[in-house]
Amino acid sequence: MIRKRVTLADVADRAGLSKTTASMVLNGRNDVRLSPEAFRRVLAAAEELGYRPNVAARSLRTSKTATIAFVSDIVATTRFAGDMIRGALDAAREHDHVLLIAETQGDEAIEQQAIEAMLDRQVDGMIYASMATRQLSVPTSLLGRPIVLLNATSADPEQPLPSIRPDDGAAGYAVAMALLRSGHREGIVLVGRNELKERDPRVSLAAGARLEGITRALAEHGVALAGEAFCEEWQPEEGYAGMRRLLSGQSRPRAVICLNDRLAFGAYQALTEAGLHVADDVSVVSFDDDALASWLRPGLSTAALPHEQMGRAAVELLIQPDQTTEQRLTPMPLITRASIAAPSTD
Amino acid sequence: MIRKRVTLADVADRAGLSKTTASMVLNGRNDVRLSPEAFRRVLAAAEELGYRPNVAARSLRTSKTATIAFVSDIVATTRFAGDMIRGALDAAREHDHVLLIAETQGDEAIEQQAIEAMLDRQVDGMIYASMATRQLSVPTSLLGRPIVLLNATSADPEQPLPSIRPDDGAAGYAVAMALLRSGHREGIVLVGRNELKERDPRVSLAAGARLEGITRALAEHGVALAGEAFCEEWQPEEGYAGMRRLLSGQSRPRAVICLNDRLAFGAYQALTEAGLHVADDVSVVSFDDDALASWLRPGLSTAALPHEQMGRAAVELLIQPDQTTEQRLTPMPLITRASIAAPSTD
DNA sequence: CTGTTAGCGCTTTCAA
DNA sequence: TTGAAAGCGCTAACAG
Repeated sequence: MIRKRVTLADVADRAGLSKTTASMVLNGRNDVRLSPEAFRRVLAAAEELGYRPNVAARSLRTSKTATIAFVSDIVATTRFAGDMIRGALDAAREHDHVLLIAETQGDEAIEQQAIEAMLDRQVDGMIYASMATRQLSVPTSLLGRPIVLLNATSADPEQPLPSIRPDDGAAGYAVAMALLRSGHREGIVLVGRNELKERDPRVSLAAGARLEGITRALAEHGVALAGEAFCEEWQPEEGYAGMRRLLSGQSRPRAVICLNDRLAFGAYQALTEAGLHVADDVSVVSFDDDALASWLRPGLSTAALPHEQMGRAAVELLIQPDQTTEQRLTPMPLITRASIAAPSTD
Repeated sequence: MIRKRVTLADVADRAGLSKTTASMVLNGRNDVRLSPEAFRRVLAAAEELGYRPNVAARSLRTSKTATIAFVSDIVATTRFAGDMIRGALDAAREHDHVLLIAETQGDEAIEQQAIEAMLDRQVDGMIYASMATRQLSVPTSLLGRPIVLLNATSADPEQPLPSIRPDDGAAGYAVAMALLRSGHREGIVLVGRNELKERDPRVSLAAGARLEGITRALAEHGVALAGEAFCEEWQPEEGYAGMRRLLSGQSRPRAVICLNDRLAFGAYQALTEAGLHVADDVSVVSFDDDALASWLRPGLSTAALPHEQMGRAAVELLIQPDQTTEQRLTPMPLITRASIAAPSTD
């Protein structure tokens, strides 16, 4: 049977003091001076009874719930969502907060319902997360409240909102540099061009930034791409098809930059099928650090999406006392595995 | 600026009625009869003012929060966790509930902290989820409260708790039958034997059940396994190594059952490297329906973990009025792709 | 059919 | 240094 919950009044009784005193001791208020004796007695009583404050009751007075809403468009599809949530969860725990989660599935009605459910529960603030790095408009019902955009930025220039996203531009540069440093100059091809993703910030902020970083690095070294494959979706099948197209050209590619790991997975399949060995014959480098990257043979070098850190940062930005409109770019570390080698001399 | 929240008192004022009446109308109480006029006026007032009840205040009276705790050991690592959460989220939304999430990382101190944080917030019940299907002991602080075990069962026979897990036994049978039905009799090998997983229910309930289903199907058809590979972890690398060992035997395997998709991924790599074609030369079948399964070429036939359904069922079991101790097994549908073919006649 | 009143558990004036 | 009392927003007895 569940014993009735111990209340502050119980603790006060046991300590032979008033609720006021008990409350002050337990909240460690240092603006009033309590006698050491009172302090001791309250603490002892709370300990013995196993007192835990009722957050609902407290929040009724303070309108603070130590609860944060995490609203995202899609949680399931990828492992990345989990990483963001995990980071947020860790940070929340460290600050004695708790996460209320909702998923909108990109449906406005569901989103509205979810937001209301969260607001009804008096959350202290909201993390609004997107699975694809992109610009978005936050529902007006959220404006004026503490909010942090995660893996997204605000589409409204009038209304800058604090945001956290990966530094895809720097990652693009680093990825291209990794090939250049290994001596690649000729036969560098790109898999995953996609004008829609590159041009429409509401679809993706990653594609354009990655491409920009890559082209900047190549340009600085006077190197031109030897080929490009368009991919409508960044999925393995498209990477496979794209790579096959590039392999059917007159001169064989020597290095492949894939715009994400799933494309790279497809590219590996096409290369293997063509009898080519990754690294020995063709270097491959990519973005995301999907779990896949470490499973491929040889392991795929890739710029890692720092999703866990981003989730953590979102909570920290939200909790901190002074509001900012910081637009934070989180670095994407290049994970070096065996897929890059110096160009073969055949 | 955030306008002050509209309260029930505001609505009552506007409607020219008492809080009681307003409350009754808004909660659709049919035990008392309200005048249609009062009904109309309250509803109109609430609508105009955009009234939303304060859940904290309500729960102080009713000790119901319409909030469910979802506590799991690990959320991030796999996509599956996301699927369970998504299912739970969907069901919760449909029932106007909301999910409070915590992750224990298998650490008892963190777990205790998480549980307290949830109880402090007066959650109506708890879903206690495990990433690996296994037996576990729930912390005593949770006993006597509404709880559903997700992807797990209670290790304590004295204390049966409602639980939901996949029907791995039936899946094992179905997977083996898929090969048998395609005409395979000779050269069927198994990748992923693991005594620890098979024997210790606190490590895994899946391994033993899958194996049992497989051997039952084979025995019924008088077929014996032609080989087995032990794998300490069910990861691609181990699948690769295990498959290589089996390929080095005197007679070539004709069909491979992998105990999960990651092992199958490794097995594909080993087969390809050996110059064998999946399906044409060697059939492969597996368990989980990881995203990988559809990305492989040819697509991998596999018994799908119904994680989304399980998450959904957990919420429904928890919310329903009458407590049960149902031990629910959720079917694992066999997803048929191109990795199975009739044995080659070479 | 509707209103008055009390009280859920807590924090916070204000007074002693 | 401590306590009494009010009140956060809501629901539920109990009257009327």
